[in-house]
Amino acid sequence: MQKYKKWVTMSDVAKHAGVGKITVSRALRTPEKVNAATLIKIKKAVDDLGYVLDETAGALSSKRTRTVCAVVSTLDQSIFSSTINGLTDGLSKHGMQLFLGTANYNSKTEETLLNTFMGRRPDAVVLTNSLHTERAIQNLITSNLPIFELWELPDAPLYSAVGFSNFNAGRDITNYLLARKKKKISFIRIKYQDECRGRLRMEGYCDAIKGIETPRIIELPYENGISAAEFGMKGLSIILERWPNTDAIVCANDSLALGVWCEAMRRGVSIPQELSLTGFGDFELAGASALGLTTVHIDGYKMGKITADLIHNYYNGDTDIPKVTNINYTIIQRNSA
Amino acid sequence: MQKYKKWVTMSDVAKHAGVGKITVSRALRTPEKVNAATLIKIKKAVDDLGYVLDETAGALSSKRTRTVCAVVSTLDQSIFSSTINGLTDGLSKHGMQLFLGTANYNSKTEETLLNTFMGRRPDAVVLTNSLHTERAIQNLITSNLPIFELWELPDAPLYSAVGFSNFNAGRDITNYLLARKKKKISFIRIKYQDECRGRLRMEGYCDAIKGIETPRIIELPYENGISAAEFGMKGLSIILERWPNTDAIVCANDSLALGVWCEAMRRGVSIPQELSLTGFGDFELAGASALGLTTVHIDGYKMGKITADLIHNYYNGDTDIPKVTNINYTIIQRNSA
DNA sequence: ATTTTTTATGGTATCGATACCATTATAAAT
DNA sequence: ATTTATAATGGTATCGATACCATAAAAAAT
Repeated sequence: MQKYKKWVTMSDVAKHAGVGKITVSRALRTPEKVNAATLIKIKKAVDDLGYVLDETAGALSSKRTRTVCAVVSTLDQSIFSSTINGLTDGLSKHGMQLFLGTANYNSKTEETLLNTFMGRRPDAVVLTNSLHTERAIQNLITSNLPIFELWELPDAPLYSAVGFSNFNAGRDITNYLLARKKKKISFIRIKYQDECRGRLRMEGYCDAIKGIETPRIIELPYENGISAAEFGMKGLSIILERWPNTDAIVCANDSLALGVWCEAMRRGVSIPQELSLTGFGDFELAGASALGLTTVHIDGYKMGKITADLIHNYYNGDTDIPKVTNINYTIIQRNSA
Repeated sequence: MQKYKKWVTMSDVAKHAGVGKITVSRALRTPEKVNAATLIKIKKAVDDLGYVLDETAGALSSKRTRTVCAVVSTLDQSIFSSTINGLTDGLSKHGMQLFLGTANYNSKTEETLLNTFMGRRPDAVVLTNSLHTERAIQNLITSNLPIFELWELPDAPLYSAVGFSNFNAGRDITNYLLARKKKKISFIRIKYQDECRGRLRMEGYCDAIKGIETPRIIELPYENGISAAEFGMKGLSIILERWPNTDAIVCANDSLALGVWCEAMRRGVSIPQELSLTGFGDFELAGASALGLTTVHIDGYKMGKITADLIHNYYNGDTDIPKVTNINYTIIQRNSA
């Protein structure tokens, strides 16, 4: 079967323009090294023939695929969407493209995904999962590729990390509530299989509240098919039953907080009068006027963009890529707390 | 600069296993054509050396990149996330990977994105945007690639469409309300630049209501940085002001409906007693108990999966790929209507 | 005027796999 | 016993670009 199209090649363009094909290659990759008049001839030939450079062939000879493989934890909640947008925008500015896969907070899935991705010979790997299997780590290290871990600042990054301290964020948002005279503060999170960032936020919460009150923590084990908001609703019910005098709730993410908010509405619990509520992430809904969720803003787009630029720098001779880039976070005060 | 790793090649594996390298190739691609004993030797050599097949080189000789380029309209709302999940899952089952880009409901962006994607020589193209520029269409056609358009059933698909009728869905959900004795039914949608599916749902609404009531339509022009839910809140305010006797609202998507719901809660308008509400898409939050949004369920995962399978079939000699695959939709009755 | 440097271009080998054809050994058919 | 079919394997050319080296012409330096 010969289903493929017979693409125009660089030689075709070279012939049509009356130059050598290596000059065409230069005209497209490094136009500044080609005479202006020649450039125009070649540009015309490219247009005439509708030529599109074959990155596939270029990759083989240059050993640079201009490709990045990203494994994100999930796409379902829009947590990582802005990160991906930042990445693709940043990469495409440098002529690179993104292979995307999702690991669903499962480090074993991440491992197999990374394995198949290695067959694509990416120039870099981006991970949003926090935990990796021993084998995956081993393979990543021996690959000798620049690995970028996002959404945290690990003590020992595999290569480079772009993120923020989830611990500090959890601590600070709790302190925010303490400063507003809240005392009976609960914390809700979902326990995913191989996820540790919610736990870090929780530890931050514990650290803030330490010596003031005993922690009131609800950890709900993840179940497939149940939305984060649903967990939030369930969480509030449990909290109100177990600790009726709760005056504030710290949620490990905004979707949870939304669920808490909905359930509170349904029960006629007024926010923030009777109950203060904070989220995490500042997802698109958080700012909506009727909701007005006080939350921790994370600039996902920036994280992606910075990572893309670091990758570009790495391949442009920058020898000291920072091991850690802290993009920080901001507490956004709205109506809910 | 020689930053790249010296990867193990197929020849290395062949030498180590004491066979020809073409046998190694076969062992990995079509193991059924290789003797069982030889297979074991090769598998061992692969493990010993940690070999990962270089798809980049394979692509060049076979003229099959095992790559699909997808341009989705947006990642921000999670509308397309399950579609992408279905796609990546389905593709990886067949050893293919996905290049992802977002067009933000802008057909010009889609065009440039497609142009750079063509340099990757994908085996297929997947689009969720409904409108394309004239040039993009021309380029897609001359590329001779199988093009898959998702989330609608166009009259004349470029190659193949996998989706459902937005018109019918809009009509049916309106009829659902009419059957429940609702008469004063409003419709809300966001007007994106190059989007027509919300409009199709609206036309379905008009068709259903035709001859019964005059349509009450709110079309809010999209503004950057404002969430769909925010538009929903605004929408409800406008509706209640303009048509105070409204007894039901059809939203062009669930995020809008969530906004309407929040705003109704804030105003003390009870749902469904005073106001019936329907959404579209059945996003993860819709089923949450406190919300319980009656909506139109779209099986995005299935859409992606089917598309992946069609692509696989296409390259396995299936000569009649359906021009149109209707995955249909289901109205999910919950509390809101 | 001569040497050196810079600019612009081209030729050939090569990246690492698969396609295509050829070959051998073995099993099945006559 | 001979022919034919099948299974298993290998050799060589090739995909379409870039790397590396070489060359010629023009500009700058001596």
